[in-house]
Amino acid sequence: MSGVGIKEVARVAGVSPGTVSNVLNRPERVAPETRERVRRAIRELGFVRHGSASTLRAGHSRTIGLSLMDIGNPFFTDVAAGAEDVASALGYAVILGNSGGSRTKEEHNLRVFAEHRVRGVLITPSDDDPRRLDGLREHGISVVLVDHPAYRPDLCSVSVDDVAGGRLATRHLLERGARSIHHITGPPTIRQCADRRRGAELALAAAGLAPATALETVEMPAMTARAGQEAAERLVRSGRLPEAIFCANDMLALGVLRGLHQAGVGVPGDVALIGYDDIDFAVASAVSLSSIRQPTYELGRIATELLLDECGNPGEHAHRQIMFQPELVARESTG
Amino acid sequence: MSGVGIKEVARVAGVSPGTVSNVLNRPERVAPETRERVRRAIRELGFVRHGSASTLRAGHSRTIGLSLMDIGNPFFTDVAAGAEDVASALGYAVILGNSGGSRTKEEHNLRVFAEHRVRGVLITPSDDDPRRLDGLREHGISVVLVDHPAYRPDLCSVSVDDVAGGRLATRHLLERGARSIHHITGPPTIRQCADRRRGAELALAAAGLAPATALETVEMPAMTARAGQEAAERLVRSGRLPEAIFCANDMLALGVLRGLHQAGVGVPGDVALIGYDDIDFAVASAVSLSSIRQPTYELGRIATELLLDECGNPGEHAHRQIMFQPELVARESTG
DNA sequence: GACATCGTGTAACACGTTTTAATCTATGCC
DNA sequence: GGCATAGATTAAAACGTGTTACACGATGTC
Repeated sequence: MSGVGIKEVARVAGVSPGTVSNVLNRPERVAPETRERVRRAIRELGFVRHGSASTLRAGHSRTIGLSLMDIGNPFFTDVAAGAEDVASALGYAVILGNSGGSRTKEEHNLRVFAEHRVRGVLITPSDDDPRRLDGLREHGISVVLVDHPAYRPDLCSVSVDDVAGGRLATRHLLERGARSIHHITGPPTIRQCADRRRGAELALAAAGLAPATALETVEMPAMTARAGQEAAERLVRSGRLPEAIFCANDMLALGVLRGLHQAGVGVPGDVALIGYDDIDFAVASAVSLSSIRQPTYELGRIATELLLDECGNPGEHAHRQIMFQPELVARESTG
Repeated sequence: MSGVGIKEVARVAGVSPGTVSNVLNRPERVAPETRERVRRAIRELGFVRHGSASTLRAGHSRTIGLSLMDIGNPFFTDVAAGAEDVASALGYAVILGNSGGSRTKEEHNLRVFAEHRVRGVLITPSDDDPRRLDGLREHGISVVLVDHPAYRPDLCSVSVDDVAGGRLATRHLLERGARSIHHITGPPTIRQCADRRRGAELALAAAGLAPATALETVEMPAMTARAGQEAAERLVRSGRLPEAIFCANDMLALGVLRGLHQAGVGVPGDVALIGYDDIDFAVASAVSLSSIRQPTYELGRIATELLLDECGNPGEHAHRQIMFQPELVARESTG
């Protein structure tokens, strides 16, 4: 197809292939005059380097893998945007894999990454099992955990303190005067859900309330707007409206908001509502949603920087487990 | 690092490297017994094929490039999800590039794709200039346009009829009794905006109304919720509220909805409102948003199928320009 | 029993680049 | 002028796989 390779360039420029390679990779080693001559030939011929040949010989690629739990959730999309920006700026390509929370698909992604000999992998893991990652590291592929703390010192991770976030949200509701709180969340196997709930319980205990009676938890199978609306409808039907609702997720919260609205329940008049993630749509809804903000884009950005640092300085790289503190954003839905 | 290659596998299985390669690529050519022996060795050694070496020798990779205009917009995210699902199922990896509407970044993406010798490229182009694509095709890389009709018969494309969509939305507003309509849109250089506006004008003309007087168009620099809210605030301040508003985008519409709500303007009581794209959040907002639905996920899915068909059967592949018809989704915001 | 045929497996080269060690040229120094 | 030195360039050997042409038995046929 293309046909024009490094040696065709060399022929036209009147140098050897090795010199062309040097122009490409260590321009300082070649005399300015020849350098320019080679560059001109490259331009004239429309030469583009064959990445695979380069990777094969050099032993490492300029590619990273990104395995996300749910590409449909704005939270993860923001992470992806941050990662892509940094990677792209540093000359790295990003291979995208959507795991959808499935272990099988996640393993598939990692296998694909391994075949491509990516330089490193960014992953929002679907569970706590770290064995899969060791397979990658045996191949010399660095791994950084995103939105999940690394429980071992030989791994980088970038995450947000979800216990603190849960506490923040609940304390806010308590300060607005609520004494009975409903917590609508997802499957308890998801670490984020478990941590946020635990934060809520801690906040109640700190206020002298017994979590067992003051907090009623509803676990939905999915963390989508549809699930949230269903939870709200069930709540209204039961007739036992709480003073406040804490959703583990803005998607759930937006669904709850809509469910309550349709039933004629006023927010924040009748019920106070707070979500989690502070996605862009939280502020755009008709009653703007109070939420817990996480530095989402930063998560992706910093994770990528850590990853590429680990790849670039394998010797002196110090593994870091970074944990951000979330932030309360009070809006209309909590008065 | 890894160290275990095809010939180590061959040694353990007691065959030649060529046979291992055959087990990997044309299993039917090797006797069942040897095949199993080789497979066992592969499992035992944890061998994973070196994709770059494979690509280099075979002359083509199992990778496609995906260049998106805005990964933050749920519309494009859905497209990406559809593309990733199909590609992954067929054993292809997806390299992600976010162009953000910038020509420079788009060119950067295409260059990266070319270096990686991707098998094909999916692109939501930021403008009508097709020359960049020819560069790729000279390298034997197929291209499929997404959300943009191909104006040439030698290119596949998958898009949605935006003129029809604009007409649909406007006709719906007219049927609800509106006679003066505001159209809030983005930069007119964006094809989608231009087409949707043109559809609106056609609908007015068909109803015997002069577009020049019955349709007032407001062009915002961005198509975000923030821009929509600003447009609504300006509208309220001007005191000249129209009977209906047609936004070129759900993000804009959600912003408008919030702006009107805060100013005490009732939707749909005082003003009817319709958006475009039918993103998930349209139904989740407190007053559910009427919108124009596009088969977003399908767009990504079918584009990928076309692309991989073109790669697989270069000879008999017939280029197709597929255009879907959008669909009206009437909800609360238009009464 | 000789010969063609078929099914399996092999040996060796090729893919396009990077890299190492070696070669060449020019310059400075005694 | 000879020699050492440094800088610029080159030749050639990899990297790990796919593929082509071919060798090897075994089987079937006349």
